[in-house]
Order: sequence, then structure tokens, then C-alpha cells
Amino acid sequence: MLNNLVKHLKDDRTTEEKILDAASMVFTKKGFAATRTEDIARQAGMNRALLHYYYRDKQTIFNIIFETRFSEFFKGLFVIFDAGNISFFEKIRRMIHHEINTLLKHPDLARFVINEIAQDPERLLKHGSKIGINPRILIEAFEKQTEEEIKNGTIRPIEGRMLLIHIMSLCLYPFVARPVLETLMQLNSEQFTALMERRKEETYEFIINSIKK
Amino acid sequence: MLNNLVKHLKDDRTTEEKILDAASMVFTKKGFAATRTEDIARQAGMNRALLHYYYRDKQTIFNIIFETRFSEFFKGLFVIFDAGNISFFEKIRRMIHHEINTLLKHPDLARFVINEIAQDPERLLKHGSKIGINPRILIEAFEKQTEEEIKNGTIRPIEGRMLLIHIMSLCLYPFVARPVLETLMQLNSEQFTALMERRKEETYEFIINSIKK
DNA sequence: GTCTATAACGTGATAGAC
DNA sequence: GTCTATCACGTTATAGAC
Repeated sequence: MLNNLVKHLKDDRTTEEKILDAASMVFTKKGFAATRTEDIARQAGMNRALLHYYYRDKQTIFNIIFETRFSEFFKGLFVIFDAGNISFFEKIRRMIHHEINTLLKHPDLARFVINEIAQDPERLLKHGSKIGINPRILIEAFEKQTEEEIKNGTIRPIEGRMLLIHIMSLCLYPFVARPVLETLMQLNSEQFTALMERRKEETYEFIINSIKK
Repeated sequence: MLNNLVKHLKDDRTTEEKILDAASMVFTKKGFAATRTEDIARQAGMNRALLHYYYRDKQTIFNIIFETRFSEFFKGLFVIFDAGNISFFEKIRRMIHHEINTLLKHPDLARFVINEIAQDPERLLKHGSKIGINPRILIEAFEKQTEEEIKNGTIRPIEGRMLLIHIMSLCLYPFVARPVLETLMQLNSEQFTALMERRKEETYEFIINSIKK
């Protein structure tokens, strides 16, 4: 961790690492179609030829980046739902914090993954299975537990998948639409971050307020 | 209206209209960078040369389309907030219905507008002022009214802009991430539409449940 | 006004010097 | 391993026939 930081400062990253770091940045920001290999090369401090020396072509680099980012986007939620002795409310709270923390660390991640899936929906299941992630399991687990909570009388009746969409919407949309929000609400980057930090607990309270009996 | 429908069936649209209809479809689905003028021409049932006869270049066509779609995306909310004798709750209810209805009619609209703004945030204010839309006014009006409602004791304390982000998130995210949701929840297009139809009132209740005192 | 043919350009990919 | 130069190709844009 500290090692990584030092590496970065000295920039004794290998050339492969420089390429992938640069590619991740540019692809995530602009998407596959709008990205020029020249952008990646410049960002990595080298020329295009070197990209092709290490990786066959643009698509190859993109696939590596997409797989990584895809997994960053979806993983973690599973850890939370595998956790045993935790209340439903606490699981929701951790999901919210996890999602917002992830997106605070990785700007543009949500928009990137959603867009590239929109361009080719098959990628979702293809890449998902490749990295051993099946988000459908999460959905089923969530639906099942929602039903149980309703039966136990801890929450009012609500469809599990609907509640899950509520949670995801509240966490992800502000980051997907970040440039729109920043412009309309006249927020700079720091102010946006501060708003999202506050938003973690507020979102949790907003949801619980609505569903608890 | 009916006239438009008949026009469409007979397809006695002018060539300009055919081009713009086709461009709107392709640009909205794929975005500027991934769109090929060949795609637009084929969709419009003609060849590329004719596009250039009517419009100088790809960028010109895009600007026209973006302006139209941008205004579809933002207008309407203002009508609702200008409406006089309507309660705060009812305004929220109409906002939700308006947003979801709009996006049910125009798939990919939200993702398109958000993405193109993300690629060039200045477009938001530039195009906004060009068509006489200043969404900041909506935000201010919403914040002001939220404060009043809190003062009146109809809702619990909440920051106006935070509540507005909640509402927009709940309405827009499912459409932005539609391909992800459809794949993960194994919904076809009709099932997704049905889910969103139900979602209108459920979203309203979810919000009111949370904020009302 | 609409087409075919082609020019002009940008971008991705490769060859070869160092 | 890294660079410069260049090729190959796809896409946009234009010229000119009909």
C-alpha cells in the first residue's frame, strides 16, 4: 500500500503498468469509442508504438481495463451479503457506504461500466462469469431477505427488487450524473465530495425512514 | 399529432426530417463518438452524400439533435414548478410521473444527455441558455419551497438539494442503467416497462413515507 | 435532389533504426 | 525496449454525373 505510493512517486512502475494506468484513466473518462490510443500514450508518457509492443491492439487493452473496472464495480457487495450476524438494516447501511466510498475513490467508474454495457449488454454476463461474479445471486439473496423482514414485521411490505433499485439509484445516480449536478448546483470537486460524504448517512436514514415499521 | 402519425405511416416526411429522425435515433443510442454517418444514412434510407447536402457535417447534425434532446430532458419540470395552487407533495408526485413518463417514451434519453454533458460540461449552460432553460432556477425554487414546508411542519428537516437529488436519482437511474437492470433481473423490454409503470406510485410513496412528519 | 466515385483526413497498427 | 517513419484502413467530406 505504502509501497504502491512510493512506487508512484518515484514512478518506477513498469512500462506495462504505466500503459494500463493511463488506459484506465482515459478509457474510464471517455469510453472506448472516443478514446484515441494517442491519448493513452501521451498520458503514459510514451508513444503509440510502445502500446502495440506490449499489447496487440486497442481492443486488447480495453478488455483488460474493462474487466478490472467491472469487477471493482460489482465486487464488495457480495462480501456484505455473505456477512452472517448482521441485521438487514446494517447490511443496507454497509451497502450504501461501500458504494459511495467506491465511487468517491473512482470517479466515472459507474458511468463507464454502465455505458460500455449499454453498448454491448452481453459483456455483462460474459465478463461477469469470467471473474467469477454472478450479481444475480446478490439479487436473489436480497429479495429473499426482504421477504423475511416483511414476515418478521421489521419493515413494511415492499418488493425486494424494487427496494434494491431504490438503494442503487440513490447511491449511483449522483456519480453517474456528477458533471450535471456539479454544473447545476455550482459545486466544485471538493464541494461535491463533501456533499457525497454527508449523503452516506442521509441516504441510509432516508431509506430506513421509509421502510421501517 | 394525428397528422404526424399519418405522415409517418406514409413516410412523406421531408428528407431533412428523415435525416434528423435517423440521427436522433442513432446518436441517442450510441453517442457522438461511436456513431458513423453511414449508420445515420442507412437508418434514414439514403446515402451519406445526402446528409452533407442538407447539413454541413456530422457535428452540425449532432448539435441540432443534442439541443432537441437536451430540452426534452429538462423542460416540463418547469411547468410543474410554475403551477400555482398545488401542494408540495403533489408537485413531487407530478415530477416523478413526468420524469418516468418521459423516459418511458424516450429510451436512452437520460444516458445520452448525461454522457454528452460529461464529455463537455460547458454544453450544459451553453445549450441551456440557447433554448431559454436555466435549470438552476428550478433548483432554487425547490430549495425555497422545501424550507417553507419544513417551517410549516409538513415534512421533517432535510436539505432541499439533497431531497431533489433523491428524487432525480430514483426516477432517472433505472433508465440510465436499464441494460444492466434488464440483464441482471432477467427482464425483457415489456417487463421493464411494466416495472417502471408500477414504480411511479411506489417511488412517490417511498419518498413521502420518508419525509412526511 | 440524389446518386457514385473519390478525395482528404484521422486513427490504428507495423517496420525498422537505434 | 523505445523511438521515428510509414503503411493500411475506416470514416468524413466533397466533386461531379444524372
